[in-house]
Amino acid sequence: MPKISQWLLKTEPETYSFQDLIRDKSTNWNGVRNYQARNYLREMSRGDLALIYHSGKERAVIGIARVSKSAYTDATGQPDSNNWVQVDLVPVELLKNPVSLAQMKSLPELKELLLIKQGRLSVMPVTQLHFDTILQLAKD
DNA sequence: GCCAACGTTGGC
DNA sequence: GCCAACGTTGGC
Repeated sequence: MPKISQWLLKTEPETYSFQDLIRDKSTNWNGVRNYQARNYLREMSRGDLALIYHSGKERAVIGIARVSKSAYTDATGQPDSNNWVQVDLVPVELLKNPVSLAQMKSLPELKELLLIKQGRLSVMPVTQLHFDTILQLAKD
C-alpha cells in the first residue's frame, strides 16, 4: 500500500480553530480518543500535509497544516492503557475560500472521501486526488 | 433541538 | 462472546 501523506483533521473551532493554530505558530494535536483515529495519527510522518476541517456551525475545510512532529505519547486526561498519541502541527495556509461540506458532498468525485462516508471519524487519510480536488475548490 | 450513526460499557 | 443500553459526535 502506498504511503499516505495527506490527511484531514477535524476540530471544533470553539475548542481549537485553525486561526488558533496560526496564532500559536505550532500546536500539539492532542485529545484524540478513538482507536481508528489514533491508528491514523500513528501513521503520520513529519512533513505530511493535513486539511483542517471545522465541524459544528462552519462545516468547512478552512486551512492546511503540516506535521512537524510524528506521533508521540498523549498523556492528557485520565491515565489509561490505550497508548493515545498526538502529533505536532504548524500552519501552512489559510484557505481564501473555505470548502464547505455541502460543496464536497455535491461532487461525485469526493463520494469516497471518509469525511463523507464516515462522518464521525476525526482523523483520516485523504488520497492525493481528493486532496487536490478540495484545494482546487478553495481557489474558485 | 432532534436524531442517525456509531463507539463503548456491562450484564449475562 | 453477544447484545442491549447508553453516550457522543456532528449534520440537519
